[in-house]
Amino acid sequence: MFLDERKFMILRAIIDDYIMTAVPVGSRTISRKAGVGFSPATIRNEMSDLEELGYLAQPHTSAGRIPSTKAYRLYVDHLLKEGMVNRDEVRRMSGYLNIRCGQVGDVIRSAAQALSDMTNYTALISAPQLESLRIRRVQFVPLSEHNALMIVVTNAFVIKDLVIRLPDGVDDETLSGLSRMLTRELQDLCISQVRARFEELSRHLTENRKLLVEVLDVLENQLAERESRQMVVGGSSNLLNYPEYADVRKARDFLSVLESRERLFPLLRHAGGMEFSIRIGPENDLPELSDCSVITAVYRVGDHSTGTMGVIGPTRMQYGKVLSALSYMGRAITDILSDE
Amino acid sequence: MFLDERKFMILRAIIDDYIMTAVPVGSRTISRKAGVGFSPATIRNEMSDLEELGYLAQPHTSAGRIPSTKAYRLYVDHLLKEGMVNRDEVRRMSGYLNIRCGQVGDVIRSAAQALSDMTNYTALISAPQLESLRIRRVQFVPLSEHNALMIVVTNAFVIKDLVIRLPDGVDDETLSGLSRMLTRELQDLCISQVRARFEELSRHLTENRKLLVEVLDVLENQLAERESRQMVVGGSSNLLNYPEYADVRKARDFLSVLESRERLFPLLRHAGGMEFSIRIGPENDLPELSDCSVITAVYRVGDHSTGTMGVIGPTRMQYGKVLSALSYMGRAITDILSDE
DNA sequence: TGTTAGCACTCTTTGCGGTCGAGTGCTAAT
DNA sequence: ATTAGCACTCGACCGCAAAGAGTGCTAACA
Repeated sequence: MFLDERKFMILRAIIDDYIMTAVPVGSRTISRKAGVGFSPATIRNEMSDLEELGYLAQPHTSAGRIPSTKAYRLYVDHLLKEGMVNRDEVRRMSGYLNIRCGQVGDVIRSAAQALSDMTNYTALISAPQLESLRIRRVQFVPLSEHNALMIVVTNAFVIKDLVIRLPDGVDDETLSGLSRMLTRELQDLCISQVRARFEELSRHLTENRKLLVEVLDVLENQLAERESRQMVVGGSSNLLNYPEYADVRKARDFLSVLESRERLFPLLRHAGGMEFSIRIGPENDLPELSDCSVITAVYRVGDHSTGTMGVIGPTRMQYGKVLSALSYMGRAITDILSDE
Repeated sequence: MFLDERKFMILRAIIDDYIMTAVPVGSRTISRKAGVGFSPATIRNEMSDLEELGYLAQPHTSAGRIPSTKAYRLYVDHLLKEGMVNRDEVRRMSGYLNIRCGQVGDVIRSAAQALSDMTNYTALISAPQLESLRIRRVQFVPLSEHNALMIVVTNAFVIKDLVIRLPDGVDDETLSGLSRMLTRELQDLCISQVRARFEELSRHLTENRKLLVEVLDVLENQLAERESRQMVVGGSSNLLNYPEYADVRKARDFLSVLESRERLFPLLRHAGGMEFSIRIGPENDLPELSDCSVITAVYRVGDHSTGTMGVIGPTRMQYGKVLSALSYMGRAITDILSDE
């Protein structure tokens, strides 16, 4: 026994129906559908086969069938293969987009809001990873005797400011000299290239060694690690509209994941190479999300791919719609952040 | 009939019990309590009086009584009068505090987290209102031909950066000249005093008028209005632990309030003068919060009171504990933000 | 006069049995 | 290969009775 065309057609009809209703699907429901010319009995036989093949499950005898993880996997793989962007959907979505220009934080915040409004699921967007951005300018602004603000301007409108501690006896003049020097020397480098450049520089320079070490440390650790973990969530409460979360305990567990960056961050680790990554149910490592699906996609700023967007919904999520939304939003973010 | 000492004692016992259990309180429960030397029948008579006075309500005949809004009002007013800070509680709370120094955003984010962990309710903290801070330094950092970053350093470790548009033909030299000039002229002024100073300045200056107008606009509108509305939420999912939110629809309504800054912001408008402001149930204007209480307090940075913290919980909230937490956290934030 | 024991009453909660309906699996007919 | 027919299963729903918690009232008591 294997999955012939008719079985696949029936499976697909069941999945479509279950996605819309969240209610176990019976043979009569499928039989009534336009384009299906078989009686409930025939469908029943096929459904029985599909269950044996592991694509369907029955909550109890005498209930309809619900799709298994394996079924969703088949479904989305098929979806991805045949391309899924629906022009009409995309047009409708553009109405939600109301991103105001400004700092990166504002942009991704409104993007996440829009993405969650478009899909009615929960959206996640990480700030651009700085590793792939190029430094355009470095500037210090003195704050007090012992602190200064270091501003790093990159291409793609991304600005980071960090507080650094100053060694004794560094005056304003020194700082502005350093600003000029670092801007000149680091221009057009990525964060990852900075260390090498520093090593080289430090052969020629002897003064302000201590400060430079501090600067390097802040650049490498704070910038690359801490700040790039910036992440925003939109539409946290959207999932509570679905019957899957009628139980408050499940809702609470889900929401507490959203509150913890540590647990959320791995979700946005995007499977390299592909345009989209779809993880269904237990394919997510978090037990709280074992009946959620997470779809991620990357967005580009300039010429590198840098940030990740994700949508979290129930496993019976409207995959096609979400893929359209992500694809649209990826272009939108790129446009806004690359535009100066 | 009026509220004599014994009635008050009984009312208090009922409120204390209801706060802990969320279950309507019966006469026997109170009678059994240590320190109460009366039989259930006597308590019943008093409870009947208290109901007539509007302090208690009965969900249905033959259920216990639950406190009314009026009762909580009496309870907290009494609490506030007799001072409520509990040393032990405060000591226990300091364990939750793990605020890392850094930008204001980071500080208030971890403070909100800590506040929600301490209380098990939802915490809200607004960033310091800039109106009352004093400018220490203004600096421009060129971004591109048409944009620059304006950095405003204030006392109290608060830094704001904003993107401004440059008129044609403004070069780097002009910008650094302006940085020096503005730093000199605006030093030690509040945002609210800036306009007057600008009027005065503009009599002497003729060049760069256009840029200065832009700067003034950004300072007044963006800084004072937009940025001061920055606000963080901690422990959004905490309230789902309470039986009040066993119904998912209520939970969803509550959470959707937390997602909308527009609706949330008025909650942090603190009643002037008092150390704490407590709004019980319908005293909040939001219908979604009609069975929540909101306690707010201000924190200071430097010498002015500048930001507001708030805790949202069910009306049967542990008022004393929350007051202790807010009082502790106010001092903690002040210490961290004022410390340089 | 304030307090309390006793008792009838009310109302919710819980458990149980019965009915209904949706859906299945199997068999036999087409 | 398909389908009509039928017995069977199981959850959802309903009504009912018993249990339990709590009240209000009355009468007795210190």
